[in-house]
Amino acid sequence: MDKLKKQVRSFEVAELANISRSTVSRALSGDPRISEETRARVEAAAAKLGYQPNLIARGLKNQSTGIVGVVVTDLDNPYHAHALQLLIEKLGAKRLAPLVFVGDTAEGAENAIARLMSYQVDAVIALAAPFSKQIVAACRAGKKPLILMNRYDGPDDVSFVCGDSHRAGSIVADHLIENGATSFAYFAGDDTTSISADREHGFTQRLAEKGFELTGRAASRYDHAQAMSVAPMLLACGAEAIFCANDTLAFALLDAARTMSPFGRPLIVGYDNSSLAAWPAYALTSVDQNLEKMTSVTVETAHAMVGDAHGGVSRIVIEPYLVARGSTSPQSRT
Amino acid sequence: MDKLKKQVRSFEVAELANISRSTVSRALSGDPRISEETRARVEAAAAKLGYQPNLIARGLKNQSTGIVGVVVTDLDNPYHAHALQLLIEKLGAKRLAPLVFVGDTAEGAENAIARLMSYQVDAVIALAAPFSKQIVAACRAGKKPLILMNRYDGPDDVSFVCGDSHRAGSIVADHLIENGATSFAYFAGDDTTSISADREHGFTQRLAEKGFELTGRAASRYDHAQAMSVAPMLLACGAEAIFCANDTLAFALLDAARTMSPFGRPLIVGYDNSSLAAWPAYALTSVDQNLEKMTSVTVETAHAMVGDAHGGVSRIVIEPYLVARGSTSPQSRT
DNA sequence: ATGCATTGTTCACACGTGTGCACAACCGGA
DNA sequence: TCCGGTTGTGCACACGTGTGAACAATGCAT
Repeated sequence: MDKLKKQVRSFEVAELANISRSTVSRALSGDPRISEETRARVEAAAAKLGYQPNLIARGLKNQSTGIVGVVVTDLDNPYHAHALQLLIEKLGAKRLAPLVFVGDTAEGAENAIARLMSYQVDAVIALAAPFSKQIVAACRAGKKPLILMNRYDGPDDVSFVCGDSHRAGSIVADHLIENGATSFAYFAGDDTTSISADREHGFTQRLAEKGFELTGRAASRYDHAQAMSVAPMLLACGAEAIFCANDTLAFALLDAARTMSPFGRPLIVGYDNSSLAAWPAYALTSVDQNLEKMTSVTVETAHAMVGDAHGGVSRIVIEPYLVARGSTSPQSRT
Repeated sequence: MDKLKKQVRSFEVAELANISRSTVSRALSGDPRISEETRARVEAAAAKLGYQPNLIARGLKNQSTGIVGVVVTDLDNPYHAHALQLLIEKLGAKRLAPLVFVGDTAEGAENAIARLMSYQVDAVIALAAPFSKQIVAACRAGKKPLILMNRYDGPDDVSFVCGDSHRAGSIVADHLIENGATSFAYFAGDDTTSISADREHGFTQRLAEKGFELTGRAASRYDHAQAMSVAPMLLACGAEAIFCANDTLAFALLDAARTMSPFGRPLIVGYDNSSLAAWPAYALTSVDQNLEKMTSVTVETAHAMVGDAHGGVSRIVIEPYLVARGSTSPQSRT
């Protein structure tokens, strides 16, 4: 090792510019009391030494670290992975740093929050996390602002950003009716979250308005293998159109349908519009939750909450939209 | 807000236990000089108040934050997403916290590292990142230990953990020959990393040893749509077996082959063994890089490097293995 | 020349923690 | 009683930064 000298500190910048350390701090933070001439000198010195302020020390002093905790689940679901990527990028643009933990189990989630607290994060974003009860409780105990993304289970005073699942269900119903379906089924997931229930409720309610009702229903874990084993039972009900709680379920259903009867299958709609949905092999009509916008809004909300003593609670609903593809084109039916 | 009291500090624990703050610190850190009796009293007080040490302050004092920077690319690739998830879990088990940034572009990567430096991370893990040159340079400048995962472009003194791509290529060649193929092609990606080149080199070298050579070759971005548009050209070469640099390419190739000639196609092998490969619709034979082990080793290496003044350089190669499925079963050929 | 406002800079403290050193308490041996 | 050794605890400093208050310098009016 050439030099084991530590990172440059603001003291050294001050030394080089023949000036006190506090002036360096003020010059770089844009304090108007600093003359333009010294500011230039300070900036030159800082650039020359490659000075980067120690954000840990700053965080300790300012009681604000610029770190945002992100609790995420099941990154094997491409939808979650994509959401995380967008979150990270947008947080970065706001000069916030994401400390990421996985909260797959109840105690895992609790443990994750505890770690985040220790690191004095400025806010917590929980991404489609189950165990939101634990997370809400822990954040409340630690007085940290919390934003649930794609979940709104908590009590009235927790903020969330999520899609309008109820409306999405109704949009799907309209689309299927428009394309000629007259009998319908729903393929549910195994979660008991409110947004999942809303999808189904919005779907059936709209169907009822048009004079239809569900002729079939099945549930499965969000897992290709299990979904495929459940699918035949659902297909057997003979419904002309099936709405799935999730793209994963929809892909399994398509695969199963292809195997059972290669030349005719019901109209199928998924949820999440993952990139596979666009593959010609599936061409799956799917609900897009507008993750782009959802993550933007989430980050902006988090950013706004950092300063506020999290007095404000914001509960925002994002409009989803349908992306129609071959899986619901009328001619694909029997 | 009921109380806007901040987090509990060690001072309050000391107060409650009628003891000095330093004793609290020592008791909790397991210093042998503390009597068993006071230790119990301190622990009781800490538990009662729910005291969690402020890791930011500790980090400032100890010059070691317990934060590990993770630079990642393209989370839309399920392979990367899965790797990230494993990394996060295994870092957590070692009580390290991952600060995650996305480094898709050159200046993005550089920027990410700069942020990591500011946060005084103890080490940096770069996950299959392009622009490793920038990352290596930045980490060297900041004197931070760096581990490249699945990349070994850098100079001799940077540590890495990666799969034995050369050997994987040779395993694939053997497998295809065993299953009766006599003519071969390679479907390359658009990256110029050494591991990518190794896959192809290991493949062709083994073929040459057995008296065969490549009859076709194509390259595409790692993207389903583009890969599908390139695929017909590659299939036209008539090779009986095709090795793809990536599962994404392999799926596109399978889709294209299905469309062109539904009842006969070459043997196809992918790389990464992503979860889709197991889906019956694809049943893709693929090389598994043993991500489980790769991430474990990476985290252990990072953990070991934290204390050391990163004098040690460790360069570790993980053995890959082949998962054979229907896409290379002999009867699937024409 | 002295008082006062303005402007630019420095001093000193605080954030919450870990730890070297000094120190108190106690005990046993002379 | 005095001394040396052992054991447990407290004082005070350091980590690197931001910032209120004090202070030097200058200009202006009296």
